[in-house]
Amino acid sequence: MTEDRKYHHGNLKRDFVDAARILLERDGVHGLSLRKCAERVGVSHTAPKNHFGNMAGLLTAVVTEGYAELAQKMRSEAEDRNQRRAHALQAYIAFAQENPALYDLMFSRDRLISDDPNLMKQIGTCFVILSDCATDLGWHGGSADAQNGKGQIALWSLVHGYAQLVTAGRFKKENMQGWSILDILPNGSAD
Amino acid sequence: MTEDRKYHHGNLKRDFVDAARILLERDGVHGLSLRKCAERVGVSHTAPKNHFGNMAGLLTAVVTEGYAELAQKMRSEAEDRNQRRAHALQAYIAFAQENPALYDLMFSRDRLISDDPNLMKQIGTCFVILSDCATDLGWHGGSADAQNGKGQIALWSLVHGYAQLVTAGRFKKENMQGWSILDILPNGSAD
DNA sequence: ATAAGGATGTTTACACTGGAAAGATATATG
DNA sequence: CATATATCTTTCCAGTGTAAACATCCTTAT
Repeated sequence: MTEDRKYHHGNLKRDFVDAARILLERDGVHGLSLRKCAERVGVSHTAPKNHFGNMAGLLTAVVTEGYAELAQKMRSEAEDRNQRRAHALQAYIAFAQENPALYDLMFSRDRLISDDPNLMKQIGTCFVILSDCATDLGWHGGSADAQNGKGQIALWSLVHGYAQLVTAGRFKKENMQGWSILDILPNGSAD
Repeated sequence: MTEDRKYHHGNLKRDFVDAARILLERDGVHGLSLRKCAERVGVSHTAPKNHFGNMAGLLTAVVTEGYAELAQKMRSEAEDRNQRRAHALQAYIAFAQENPALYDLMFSRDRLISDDPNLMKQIGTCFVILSDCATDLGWHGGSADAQNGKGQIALWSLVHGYAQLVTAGRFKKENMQGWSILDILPNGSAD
């Protein structure tokens, strides 16, 4: 133990999540490591075990905060735009573009603890917001299913697919100028 | 070198891709390793270097074959269904459900050589097929853009998002009975 | 036919990884 | 103040991808 840092860090859990998130965007999911995070926080590489259990626990914590942040941004954007909830979709895409590696990790199947209660809760929150958007857009999927109907499923599919394909660079940039996701919604209800 | 196996394997490239694909679905992208593949093929763990360069090269080869197979399945499904090209979408979803780990890898951003010419060619093939579907469905995105228009972008986004969310188990199974992706397309043109 | 050279695999070595186990230190609780 | 618990370190291990040097086979030109 060099320097004069204290034996007990005090804020390790918080700082570790922050470090992981920064390194995640810098090096990608595959380039991220516990040891790099630990070095950045200034702590031994086994310290996170007490707080997260293992790597999957850390990534789950990072992703859970990601969903919470996504929900918050969707909500505040919708409020700013005079209660037109569909504008939350623009915030959704912006979040994915600003945090591409994190966004990918949020939909990973083999790196997270997918049944973690906090994670499931935050995912559910996002789904509710998107369902509200579907309602505003009149997406009932033919038969007006109340919850988890075809309209909600179709909308989340479209938004998620667009987010991932755009951040992956699958569409030519010259074709993406001057319009947002609201302009490609099949029923054409933009502004 | 035990056994009577020959020094030169003869089919290493082919067998390595097959082994990688099997282990990919068994252990996930994160659980896959060159050494496991090599052991399964019966060869030293550095042998693939001659054929693929590195891990990213192997994964790129696997994924490239994945896109080729996806295109082939979409085409033959559309032909079987009396030239209704939109049925290719069902084949697309089926492919993702049968190869969930591979499908995820096909859209990974930090594990592939994303500018590999063969890979880009196969991706382009799939995009063309999907564009044909968009045409059949009348998805022109408002203004009838010729290529890479909003209709094509919207359709691939919806199909990809649906494929990934379904294979990730994000929708409740009891809400997914008795219908296919053709039934959630916003303009409702199924059969 | 045969020698030369390229293609294909192996051996060895190394830096890096996540995790387990045991010990050290600080904080909380009686 | 004493004891227990939470937090962090040290040490160790199996597993990973990759580079370099070497071994073996195949092809091809003479």
